[in-house]
Amino acid sequence: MAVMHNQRIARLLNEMSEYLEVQDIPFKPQAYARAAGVIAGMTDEATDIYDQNGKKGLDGISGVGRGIAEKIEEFITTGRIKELEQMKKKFPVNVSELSAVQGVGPKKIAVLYKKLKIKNCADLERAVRHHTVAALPHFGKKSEEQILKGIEFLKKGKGRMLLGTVLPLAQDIEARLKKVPGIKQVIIAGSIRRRQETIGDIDIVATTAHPKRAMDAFISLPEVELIYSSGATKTMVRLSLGIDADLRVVSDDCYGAALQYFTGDKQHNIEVRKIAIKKGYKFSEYGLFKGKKLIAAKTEEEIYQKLGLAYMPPELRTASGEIEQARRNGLPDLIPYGSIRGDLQVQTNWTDGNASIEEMATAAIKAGLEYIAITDHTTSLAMTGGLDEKKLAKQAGEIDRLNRTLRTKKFRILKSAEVNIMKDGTLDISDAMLKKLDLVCVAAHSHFALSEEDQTKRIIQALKHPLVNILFHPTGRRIGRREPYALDMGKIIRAAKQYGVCLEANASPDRLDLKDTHIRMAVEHGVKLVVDSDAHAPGHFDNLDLGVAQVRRGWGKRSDVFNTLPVEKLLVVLKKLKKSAK
DNA sequence: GCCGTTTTCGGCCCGACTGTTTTCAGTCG
Repeated sequence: MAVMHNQRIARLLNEMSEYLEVQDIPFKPQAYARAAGVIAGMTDEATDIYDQNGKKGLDGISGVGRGIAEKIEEFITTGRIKELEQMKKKFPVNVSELSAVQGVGPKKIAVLYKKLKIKNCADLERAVRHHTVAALPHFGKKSEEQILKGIEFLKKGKGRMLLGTVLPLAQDIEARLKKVPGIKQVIIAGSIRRRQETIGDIDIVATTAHPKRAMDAFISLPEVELIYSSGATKTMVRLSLGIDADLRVVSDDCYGAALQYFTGDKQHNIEVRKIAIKKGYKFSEYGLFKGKKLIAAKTEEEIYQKLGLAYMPPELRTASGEIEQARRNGLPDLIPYGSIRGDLQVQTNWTDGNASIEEMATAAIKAGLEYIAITDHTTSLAMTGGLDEKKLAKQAGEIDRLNRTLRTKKFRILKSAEVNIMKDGTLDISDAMLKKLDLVCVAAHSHFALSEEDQTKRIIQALKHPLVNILFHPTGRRIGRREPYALDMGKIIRAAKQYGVCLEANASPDRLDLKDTHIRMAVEHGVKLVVDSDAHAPGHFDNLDLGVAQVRRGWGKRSDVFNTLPVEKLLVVLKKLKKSAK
């Protein structure tokens, strides 16, 4: 049987939701979408739950009842969902492609198909250019223009952008708006505040007694390319970077309520509002109300508190168990930003990095770090000029020399390597040489097409090696560029625990490997992590907090991350972990 | 289709903005 990962099941359920929505069927779409969201964020595989407890087990997942459990069972056992296929036959339209166009939603998609047989973006563009769309009910000249612009935008861009790309721009805009006279507070909310790995748009909340001044300042930003809409409290624009930005202005009294609302995510907010309703309140971006009486609005903390919930850091707001834990006061104390003391994956110009060991060390000191590990590639990775044992020994000499001069600065360079994992799980450097390193890190760089079973065996084989301390970028993904290779993460995590190996949370903006759900699984199993920048240039140390954000989204604490420790302690605990291995 | 610390039936988050309207539907977040 083909493996059905959670992401695949979630995609199918989302499709169910879309097709139900265009048919104007009430409530079911939300139910399917909610179930899809829950499953996408689960740490356990739905297939494992089904294998162990059957349909009953699936039914136990929150948001999944009898009906959806049956659909999932059908998909796991037969590879298809009959009802979805029937709906697609009856309504042969690419719903997700069309609804990606700004201003086009389920109702309009239904009309476009029924009246003009429009099935996809190409059809829609043709129809708009022939001006046959304007004549439809609830469409007009303006909608045609808007649709055309929307399609052009989709053709140009490729949807969501990396957090690491958007964050600096967003912070820059935030800083400029803060300087506008009369604006009291400005904060980036939305998926950026939650530190999601990719960003769909920039949401900004501002408080002021002069909303118009804030709006004028916003639409006059040099990056603004197009204004979708602009009202007294809300303005939406497109920026030249190829991403949209929304500004929401409220009075300073309801800062907390607005911030909570615009931080999301959507499902988290729906759950929170349901709790408000149950307690006899009404909750909106203007505050928590009992009838007309304001209960709380100024800070997020007091709003959550009035709802009987502990404060939830934005990174946790995904409706995946954080609300239950907040109610029980059982949320973890997340690893703070800026708490990484040393970077354990640093490449230099000995292989594919672009700076010397000394330059990287100097940059690390400037970034506030206490140590780095030099982890150049090894011999079998010929394209990077991988180091053989002779060169590794020579590099060790160079590191010894630098460490002597750096001693006064209380900085240490560790000897290590990103040792290549061969197809059969063996390493390309001898044990005699590995023993001379301060720590041993391994990674796979080829044979990505192996079956899940073989790939998992291969990696576990490497973890079994008695000298291996850390597995770098465990799934090999590059966001938007390369899919992760097939791997049974549950088995990898159990093996890491068994053999005393740490897993890396790679902070490189397009890797962020492990994913948040993997991190949460690792933390639950007591597997230790390290956060590395994978620096290939002096500026890359700035990315470390992106990795910390990823660990926070995986419910990780400081104690889960080994390189929050001082270097002497780190080396001790790595050894200890290895000794405890079975 | 899901869910229950007022419910196993009867609810299902809330508000802003636009365009096509003549009092509001659709979309978005």
